[in-house]
Amino acid sequence: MLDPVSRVRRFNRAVTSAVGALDTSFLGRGRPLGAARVLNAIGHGRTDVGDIRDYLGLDSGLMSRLLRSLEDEGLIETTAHGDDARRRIARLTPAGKREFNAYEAISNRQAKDFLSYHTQREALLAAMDLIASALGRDGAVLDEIDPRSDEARYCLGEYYAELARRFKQGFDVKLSRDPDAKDMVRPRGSFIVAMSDGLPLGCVGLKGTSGDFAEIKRLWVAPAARGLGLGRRLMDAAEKAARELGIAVLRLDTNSALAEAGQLYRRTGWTEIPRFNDDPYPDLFFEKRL
Amino acid sequence: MLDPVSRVRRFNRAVTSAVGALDTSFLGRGRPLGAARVLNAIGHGRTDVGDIRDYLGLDSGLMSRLLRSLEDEGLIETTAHGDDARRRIARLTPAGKREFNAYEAISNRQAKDFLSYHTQREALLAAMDLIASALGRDGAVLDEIDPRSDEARYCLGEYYAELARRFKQGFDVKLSRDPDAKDMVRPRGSFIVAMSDGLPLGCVGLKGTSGDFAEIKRLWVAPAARGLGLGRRLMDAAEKAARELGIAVLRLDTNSALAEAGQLYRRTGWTEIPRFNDDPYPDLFFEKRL
DNA sequence: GCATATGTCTGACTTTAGTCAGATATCGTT
DNA sequence: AACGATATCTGACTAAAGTCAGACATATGC
Repeated sequence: MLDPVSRVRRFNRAVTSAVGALDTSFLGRGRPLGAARVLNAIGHGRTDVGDIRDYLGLDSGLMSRLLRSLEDEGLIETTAHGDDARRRIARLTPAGKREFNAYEAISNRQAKDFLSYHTQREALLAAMDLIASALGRDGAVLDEIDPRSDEARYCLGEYYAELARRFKQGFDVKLSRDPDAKDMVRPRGSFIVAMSDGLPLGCVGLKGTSGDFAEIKRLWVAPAARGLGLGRRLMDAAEKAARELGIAVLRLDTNSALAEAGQLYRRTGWTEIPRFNDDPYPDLFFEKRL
Repeated sequence: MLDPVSRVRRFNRAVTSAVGALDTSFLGRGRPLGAARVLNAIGHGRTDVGDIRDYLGLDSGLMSRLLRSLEDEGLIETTAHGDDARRRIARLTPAGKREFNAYEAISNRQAKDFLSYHTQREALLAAMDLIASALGRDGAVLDEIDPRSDEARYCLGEYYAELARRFKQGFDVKLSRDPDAKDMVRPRGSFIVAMSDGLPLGCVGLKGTSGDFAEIKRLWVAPAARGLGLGRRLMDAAEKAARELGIAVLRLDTNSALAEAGQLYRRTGWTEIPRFNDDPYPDLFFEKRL
């Protein structure tokens, strides 16, 4: 009925008025929006004044005045940066912390109200993840983290769940050669996640082996983030880490049911090789010399 | 990893910055945002000044000044309303129409660019429909229309496609007793669609029969709009139309594969009756006395 | 016909946001 | 110590948005 462009514009209209409502709800605390935004940026951990200015896109004069007004209210304190006394850092006072919490409560309530109206909660959340990832398409940041951390565990859990859905015979981690976490920590290996505003969108593991090669394991991209080139970025980061660790040969195994993955490998310089392990799940094996 | 509230808030952040970008793109035509918004509201068919004021949430003084500035630019003309000379109606001049088209081109380009970045186009559009419908949950307007109109045809097409997906044996319209469009037009019957900002979100038909009852047919709610109570609103509207037409008994047939529909009927005063036709698809039959 | 309500407009005002040119202090480099 | 670069601040300004009281014309109910 509606063409794609009209559907995007219908979405824009709906969202514009919702965002407007969210903004005006912030006015209820008797502070102009600009000051409220700065206070919230500080509350969310941005302490460096220049950083806040860039994030909010403010002129330095305006920023300075907003900081002064928050200081006059007794909500923040500014001090010189330890390393560079030209830069200033801002912190919430106890009163500021209380005020920030009040803004947080408003945001949380609105989010909760929105969810509570709808019965298709999971579908709605998945749709929001998808759109937020698409809008912030350059926003995912790759971080090297411990494979035993919460973020890594979450990614691996999603990865295993997806394998279980896509393999005809299902998937049981215990039957697979689950890489030891220690093999994916420097200096033996590495584990990289893609984070977008707090949500992990993908991961990849570089697993050191006792042989003369390392393995790429657990490449996963969240459904909400597919088609954004994240898989490629993760693989590039893993290769970079491998080079840094002096690894000359990479191998990986995969399953032909994961067609996108196979395509990615072929397009990025991997060549198919014979089976090099006895894991029951993979049926395709690749190698790449760095 | 993230709790539902955090996921909604992540969405809000992503969307807020996107909306900001859309707003600033409107500034390129040398007109403040307020005036641009009024011009666009008029271009989209809102001619009544009071209506525009409510829609944009403007003070009457501010509204008046914005209208004046657009008039001075030669983009709009205002005249008194025919029925009530206190009210004013605003219309685009040819120059205003050109300017409006320029804004439309900006919006269309942005929507197109957004879509072109993403490979999961259909998933993205479905997600946008879902969220737009959820946000504008009170926004769907029920209209009585001709069952042969484009909107009605679209709804019926989606309805048949869904039956084909959900019935084990598939669905072929030709095998079903397809109601003649004439039976769903007053004074014999009625056809009602739920429209939300240009997108049809659901429909229901009231089909007059030669017997002493009328039938409810083609109750459908778009996947994007389920859980919002739209099915109930459509059924209520159909019953209201039936009462207006002096119909005392309603019947309908359905299939047990459509569980939500059966639940709705049972909850709203319908009672199960024996099969009253030989259509091959339905296996459940209901009646309601008005 | 009159009182009251309604829709729009005007004038006078305030607040918020944003801009720009210096002033000031500090840093890194030579 | 002197230099230019950098980070922030201050003052002086403008534009845009929003508020409010009252004016005016027109509609509605009695």
